[in-house]
Amino acid sequence: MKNVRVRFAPSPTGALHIGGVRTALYNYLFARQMGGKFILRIEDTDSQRFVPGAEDYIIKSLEWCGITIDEGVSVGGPHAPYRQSERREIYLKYALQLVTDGWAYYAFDTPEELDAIRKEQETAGKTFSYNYTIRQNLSTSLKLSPEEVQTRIDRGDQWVIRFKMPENTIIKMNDLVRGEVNVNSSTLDDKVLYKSADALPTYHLANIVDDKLMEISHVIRGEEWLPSLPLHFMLYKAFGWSEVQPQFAHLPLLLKPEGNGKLSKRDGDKLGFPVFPLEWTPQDGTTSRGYKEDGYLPQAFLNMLALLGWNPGDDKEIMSIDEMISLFSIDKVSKAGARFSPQKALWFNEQYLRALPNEELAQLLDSQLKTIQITAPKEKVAAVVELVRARAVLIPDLLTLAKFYFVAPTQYDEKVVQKFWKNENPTHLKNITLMLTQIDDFTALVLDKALHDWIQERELPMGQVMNTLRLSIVGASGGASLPEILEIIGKEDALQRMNNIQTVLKTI
RNA sequence: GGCCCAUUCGUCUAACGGUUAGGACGCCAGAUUUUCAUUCUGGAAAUAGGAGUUCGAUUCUCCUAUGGGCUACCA
Repeated sequence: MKNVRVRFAPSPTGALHIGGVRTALYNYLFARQMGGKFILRIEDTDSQRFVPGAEDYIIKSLEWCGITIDEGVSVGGPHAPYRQSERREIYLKYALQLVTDGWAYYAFDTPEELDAIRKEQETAGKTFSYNYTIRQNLSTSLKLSPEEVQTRIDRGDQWVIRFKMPENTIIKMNDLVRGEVNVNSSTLDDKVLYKSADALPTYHLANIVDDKLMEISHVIRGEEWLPSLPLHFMLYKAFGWSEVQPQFAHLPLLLKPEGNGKLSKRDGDKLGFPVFPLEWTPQDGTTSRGYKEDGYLPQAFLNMLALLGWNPGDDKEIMSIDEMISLFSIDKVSKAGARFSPQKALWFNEQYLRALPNEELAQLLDSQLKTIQITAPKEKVAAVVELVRARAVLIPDLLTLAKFYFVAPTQYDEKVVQKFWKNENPTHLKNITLMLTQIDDFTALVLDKALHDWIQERELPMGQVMNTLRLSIVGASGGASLPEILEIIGKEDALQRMNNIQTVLKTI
């Protein structure tokens, strides 16, 4: 096989969403596995929809994911520039060549004229298609005389170059995930290849020309491109590049978690999960959440995405990026769209978070603590993390779960108060406070025995008493075993908390 | 409407044409526990429907249904 060169070619019209990240990931995995190159090309041929900051966002997102770019806008390379707007002078030549060779033609219809025809046809119950049935009758270089065409161009009339899609020929295509696909060219229309208005090509032309020039070996992209594959095949043929054209793989789409249709930004807002890798604030100032900011680990995020539309062929689910690189295979990519599951995303993160060594977790907790102005000794943070790690799903959970180890509760969970702060429980707590005052060896083992003995000697209900104690220390139910908590916060703090609750809740 | 793609538990998915149709998420139950989790054990849950081909179809073919994508001088 020739050298593998794949590209991720987003258009900077907004934030990259997780479907795009997955496409980038599959390209990346494939490139790494084959020892090939992963190229980032920016397809900004639509000057109307260009969004400032989008390109930077895309690069930052890939960076966070750990998807490294071999060639592209941010790093350069032998085929620079990698931004299509900076390659604009390349494309006209190719468009013109197609006209010369009879594969394309000039069209002078204005968008307004076309709209009018479209509407007219629609009301007549027909669907308008700019194709072989009509191109001779519209203002095209097929109808107009060469002189007329020339004068129109010279005079500055706006024109486009359209591909002259042949009539009634079967276009046979091959897709790495879908196998053979055939389409009759009569069902296709004459797509615009180049527009004089902004002197830019459309996606189709730029894409084919750049893939050829950049020696792309495999085009791995979303299924939404499958309908334009026949055009792309024809374009390669028209240029005489069929022999060297890339192989294609069209990936199944990412679908909404519930309801119909493909995943969109709105779903995230509505169902409460991020659709973007990083937080994104467009011009209108409405910020959308990102996986990074929500507290996902990039490896977990990638692992989760990788399995949406691909699997290694066995039951393996947790895979490092290196494992994915060696296991990835285009023929194991599934054909049907995959519904995105926010719940499974959480599960992946949970797995990755818990697999982290204690020191790393402690570091994460430490930086979380700093955000609320708490600095604590390393040993204490490490000890707390040990107790808290089995309960955390997202990084910020660490702080939520661990906070009470560092600061005494100032308020008490109402439900828990109602359940335990009654009857003799406050009195028992008072007595336990006295008992604990006597203990100097304030360690979990000693405390555990002392507490159990004390409760059993008095034949008191274990749950009632322990949970009342817990309420005073934690401010709620939940958390690690009480003796361990007590040991970590220490005698002084513990006794203070036990006294504190008496004054705060006295009135009840 | 037209064209294209797809269809296995609720979801992600596995299964040389021969399996009690497997795993994971989620859900339910039980065990453990002073609480919440963790952990462990168990459970419910699927081949869209109909025709063929075949000794035998989740697997191959066709039809139907359903879902998805595209149908711009967007990508």
